[in-house]
Amino acid sequence: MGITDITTTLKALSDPIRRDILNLLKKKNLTAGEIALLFPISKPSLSHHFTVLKNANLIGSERKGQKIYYSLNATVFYELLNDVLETFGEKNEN
Amino acid sequence: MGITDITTTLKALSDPIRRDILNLLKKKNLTAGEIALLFPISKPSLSHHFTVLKNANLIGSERKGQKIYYSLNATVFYELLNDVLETFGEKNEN
DNA sequence: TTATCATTTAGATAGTTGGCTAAATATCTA
DNA sequence: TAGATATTTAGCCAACTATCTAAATGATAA
Repeated sequence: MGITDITTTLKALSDPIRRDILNLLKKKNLTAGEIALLFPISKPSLSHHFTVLKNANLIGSERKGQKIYYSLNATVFYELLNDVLETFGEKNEN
Repeated sequence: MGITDITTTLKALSDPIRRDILNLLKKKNLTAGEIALLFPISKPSLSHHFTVLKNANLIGSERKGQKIYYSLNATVFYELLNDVLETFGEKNEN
């Protein structure tokens, strides 16, 4: 918890489709199927992206009946921003 | 100028060696050779990383005689932070 | 239990990445 | 010009990534 490695996070974020997914989830939790309607790639490919985002702790998932709802985990963003700021911010002396 | 695409920047940042290079450059401009002394990979491999960082506008380079000095381009960090904040920050409504 | 719907897992493949060695380029000095 | 130094480019390869289709899993409904 909270120990999401920055490389994993940045790799997850460095794909436009995954950033788009996160953006959608910012507004509203969505099922895999709802998300799939909005992208021009296959459901299995999207499922792979969900896995990457989950491994980076950027999203969470909860099954409700047949559907799985995905939600944004905003915390990890702020951890990332903190890390990047700490690492590259002006006042940092390591 | 200023139109560094966020995917390129994040991809460049998502490698620990490249982040280490940026960290070193935060303190002091360094030549390719000086940087090479600090990493356990070959000079050509490092040169490849310099290219990635340059393409992402994260570093600049200036030849002085035989040596090439690399320097951090802090601007792109703040552009990135802005972009990420704009995209994922709480108040954003896209 | 059979069918159906939602999603993931498995397996294949094309493209990208990051490493290497060897060769090329650029600069300085003798 | 020749030799030495600094760095990059070229070419190769193994590992990883993103995509696909087909098959498997999980859950609901008839």
